[in-house]
Amino acid sequence: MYLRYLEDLDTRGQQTASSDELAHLCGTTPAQVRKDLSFFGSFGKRGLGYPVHELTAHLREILGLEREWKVVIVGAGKIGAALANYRGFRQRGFRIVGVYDNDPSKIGKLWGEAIVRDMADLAQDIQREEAPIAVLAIPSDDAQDVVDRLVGAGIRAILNFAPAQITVPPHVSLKSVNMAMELEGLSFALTNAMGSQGAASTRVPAVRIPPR
Amino acid sequence: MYLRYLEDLDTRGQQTASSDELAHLCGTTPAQVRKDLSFFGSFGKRGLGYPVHELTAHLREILGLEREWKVVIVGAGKIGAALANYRGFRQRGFRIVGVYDNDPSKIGKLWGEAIVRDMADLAQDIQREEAPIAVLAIPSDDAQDVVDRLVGAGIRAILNFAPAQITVPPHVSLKSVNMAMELEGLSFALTNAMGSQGAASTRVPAVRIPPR
DNA sequence: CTAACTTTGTGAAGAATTTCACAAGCCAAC
DNA sequence: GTTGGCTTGTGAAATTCTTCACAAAGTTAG
Repeated sequence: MYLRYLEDLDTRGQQTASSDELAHLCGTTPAQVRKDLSFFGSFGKRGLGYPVHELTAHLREILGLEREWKVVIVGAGKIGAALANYRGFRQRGFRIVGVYDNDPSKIGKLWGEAIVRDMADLAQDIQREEAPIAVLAIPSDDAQDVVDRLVGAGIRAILNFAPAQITVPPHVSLKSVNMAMELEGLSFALTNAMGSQGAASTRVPAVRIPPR
Repeated sequence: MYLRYLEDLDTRGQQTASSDELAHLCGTTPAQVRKDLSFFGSFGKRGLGYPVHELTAHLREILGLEREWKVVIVGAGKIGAALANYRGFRQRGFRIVGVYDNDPSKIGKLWGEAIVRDMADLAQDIQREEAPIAVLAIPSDDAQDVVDRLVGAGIRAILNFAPAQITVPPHVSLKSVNMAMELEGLSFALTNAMGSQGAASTRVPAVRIPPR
């Protein structure tokens, strides 16, 4: 989040930003900003604030965004299509090196800059291409099966759009985006007439996933 | 999350579930499950566990999912298309009553069960249809403008897929899904060789958005 | 009906996170 | 170079969240 705003400021040519300014942009507090950033190092100059361009570079480094990441998209349905054509990925250094489906009528078609390939080749392609990240956009029922194959092929991270709970071994990173669940969160917010950012009359703690 | 698993259990005809079982399913702890549920009421039976079907109903009620919510989709691009055809929304009680775009070549086309309408009509349609929720799937540059119009038309919640930071007045609920940002989270996880669920050698606290 | 076993709900303890508050450092102006 | 005005970085305090642990309550078996 900080990176996003810092890039904005950098584009506009702003030289420095104070924790106060960043806090205001991000909807948090100055103390929070300073603590967060100090977690990774001491980037600011007292009396001045944080050097925007330099801090941007630091954060990109910290997030591992200086390199290019190869990504495969699994599932050439509507969501897969939207993702394959989403320019934001490429802009942020994520290169889509393959799209996979098991529907013969889709295999061979050109999608964005990748050709839809047969899911049967998924495992060997991942190993050959060394794509560490997979984006999952397939029906829920197949999700865990495909995940297991991805894991077997040595995938290291999965971004899951299937509304299914899937499990992965500890060395694989997993993030799930569940659009219906996001809407249900809004439903709760509306039902309880809370404010904009989740601050609420009914304050609901987030659930922490404990280390195994 | 609890609701999701409880519905699964209910479908399979399971009568009761202990906090231990729910914790296992959800990847949390029994104490956490009990505290979470007790926040909303006392639903369990000692010695037995939680009545699956009943608790499901309670949670639906709490989340405001007993009613149908009308939703408009703004932006008939790739992402809008994927969302309009996403069956999960309808299944969960969110009915798409309109898709909007300002591209004349798209207006009038049938999408899913809605017709693409002119964005110029957005405000009056929202007021007439009384759709409280909008899903935003448009380019970032236009996002804040459209949000302002939505807010002006009386929208009460927005699910934003544009990778832009938008602001809304306090009475409007806002959730943003930023797919590039999710991938960046995975990049960080990979760069720092952390485990699956975010438990990590580098433990990064989540940022809380404080009440205004 | 009793005994042995389960499981919830919840105060209290323990951890983690956020906020406070201020010394230390940096800049600008004189 | 010294003063005044900002702003960071960070211990310590305050707050929030999670875990512990156990009484209370329900269940099952005999």
